[in-house]
Amino acid sequence: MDENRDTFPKRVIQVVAAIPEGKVATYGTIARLASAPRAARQVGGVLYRLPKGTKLPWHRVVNRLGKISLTESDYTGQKRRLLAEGIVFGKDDCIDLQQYGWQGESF
DNA sequence: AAACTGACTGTTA
DNA sequence: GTAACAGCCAGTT
Repeated sequence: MDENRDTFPKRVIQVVAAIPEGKVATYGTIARLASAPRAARQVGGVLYRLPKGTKLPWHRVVNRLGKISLTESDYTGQKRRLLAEGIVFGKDDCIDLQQYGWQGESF
């Protein structure tokens, strides 16, 4: 069967699923780990159309500023999940990537 | 098949 | 220091 080909969404899902709890990754990092270092935007595109009952910790994905890129509604929901994992938000609702930023398993 | 969209990022004004 | 523009690549219509 041929449905196991490495599609971008699948790779993104794998990478996001590998983010350790209590850590966050940026779109750029995920894109890089997904063999598409310039496709940070598409990472968001994939997450945007994630199935409803996904197990994916998509809430651990933030932009390079360490902030949630979502609009107000989803923003609150994601922030709440992150707080539940012990992630601390700074003054400007920004996460300290130096501390929580996940760079991947290799390099 | 072509055109538009977008949960980003880096550079320039 | 903040604001705006362009580049980027894959999904959706």
